[in-house]
Amino acid sequence: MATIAVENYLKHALLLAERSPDGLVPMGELASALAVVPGTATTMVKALADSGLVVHEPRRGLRLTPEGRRVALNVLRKHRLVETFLVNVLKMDWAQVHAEAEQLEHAISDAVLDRLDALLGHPATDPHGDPIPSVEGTLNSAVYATLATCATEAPLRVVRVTDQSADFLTFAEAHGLRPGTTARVVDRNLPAGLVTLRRPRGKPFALSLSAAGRIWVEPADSP
Amino acid sequence: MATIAVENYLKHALLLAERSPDGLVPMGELASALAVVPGTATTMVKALADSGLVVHEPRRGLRLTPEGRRVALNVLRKHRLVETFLVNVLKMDWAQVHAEAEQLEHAISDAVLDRLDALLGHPATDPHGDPIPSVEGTLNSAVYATLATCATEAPLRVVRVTDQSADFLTFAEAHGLRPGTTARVVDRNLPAGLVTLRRPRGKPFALSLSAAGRIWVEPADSP
DNA sequence: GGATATATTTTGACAGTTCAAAATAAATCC
DNA sequence: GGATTTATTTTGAACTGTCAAAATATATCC
Ligand SMILES: [Mn+2]
Ligand SMILES: [Mn+2]
Ligand SMILES: [Mn+2]
Ligand SMILES: [Mn+2]
Repeated sequence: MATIAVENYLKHALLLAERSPDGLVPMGELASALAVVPGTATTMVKALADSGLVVHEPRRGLRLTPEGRRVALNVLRKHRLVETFLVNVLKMDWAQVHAEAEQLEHAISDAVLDRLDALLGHPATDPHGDPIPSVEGTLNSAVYATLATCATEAPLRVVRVTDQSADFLTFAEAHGLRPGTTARVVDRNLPAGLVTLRRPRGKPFALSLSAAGRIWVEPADSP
Repeated sequence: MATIAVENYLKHALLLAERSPDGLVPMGELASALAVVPGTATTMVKALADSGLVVHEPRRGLRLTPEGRRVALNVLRKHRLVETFLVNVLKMDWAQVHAEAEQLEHAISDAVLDRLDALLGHPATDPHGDPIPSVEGTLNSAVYATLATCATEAPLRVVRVTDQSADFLTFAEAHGLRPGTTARVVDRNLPAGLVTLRRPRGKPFALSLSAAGRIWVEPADSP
């Protein structure tokens, strides 16, 4: 069985690989995602390569093998279903559940996973809008516009918040920016780096372009 | 924070200490409960003693300190609440949940534990009838009669099954011997080492004295 | 009470995961 | 295109948790 460390390396490698067109993950990015020094990542990646879970291309980065990807998707599925359980059933704060799931993802068996999935009604996304990998190992990688890039004035629906930090999630929640909620961009001032939003029946408020870029949206029908 | 290994050592030390009048746990018992060789247990107990979690009495055994007992009770509480959740909410087989809880007990935070406890309605015992330690750190250590020792003919209620092995639990369940169910001892043949039971509207069946000793019962009012 | 059996401890080793710091390769910049 | 910056790898060490096997202490049995 994969150890907790191995599962963490593979899961983070998958998340980084998804955001890179060729699937090559630079060693430094993996190291900082895992909060280890670069030398540690090199050592571990060589061990993972020996186990056939990744391919190491020295000085260039690493790639998941199909087996490594399979393990990583299973861990990610556990992570996101656990988050969904903690929010939907235990009514925990969506800002806290990431840290909880970081541990629980390694302790849940596939049997428990299946039951949780059924209890939750086979959800497609977690509380942050992150897609939940299917049992068969497919991962919805649809890309949306963000509050930093979308059209202004038109009504929008939040679909995903791509920042797991508790501070950012608490800020987003305080302004009603959860997946499913609606809003409009009333102004975007590039020189100032500011986006101004308005929620239905709410006061306008501003956030930075960089923060806006972490909130994914789609056009909403109702205003 | 205590590591997974430390939590396992402390939890098993607590369980063994509860079954010994003076609270002294022999090294060999701890080692075999944890499935490690005796030398490993000695090494680890010395490390635990350095951390102030146990007192090591060389060649005699070990004792939990108040702090060690506090940690152990918290782990045991997690274990038993998780088992209760898996059976009551996820509808898992009571024979499987021990193995699951063995992992989950180390991954659940106190925050999740509290929510789980509330969701389950603050249960006093787990699916096997094992008492759940309270948040304040008290553990009900009531001792009952067993099917090997109780009065014959009188109606009984099963209160606890003190064997976590899947085989035994599956056997017990197949004969309707779960906490809350009722039965009568119709015969006890000491030379043969057999106890014969009868459940309401069921056929009589036999089990060994040693197996009977693992099923705790109390007098039931209704027959 | 001395021989023998049993329980415990000690010693030396190993696997896995990590860091600090030095070495090296690759990329970037005049 | 040679110097400098940046990313990666290597080296040496530490820590945790484990085992095998030898050493030692304690208990038990004539
Ligand atoms: Mn994790
Ligand atoms: Mn999430
Ligand atoms: Mn455990
Ligand atoms: Mn139990």
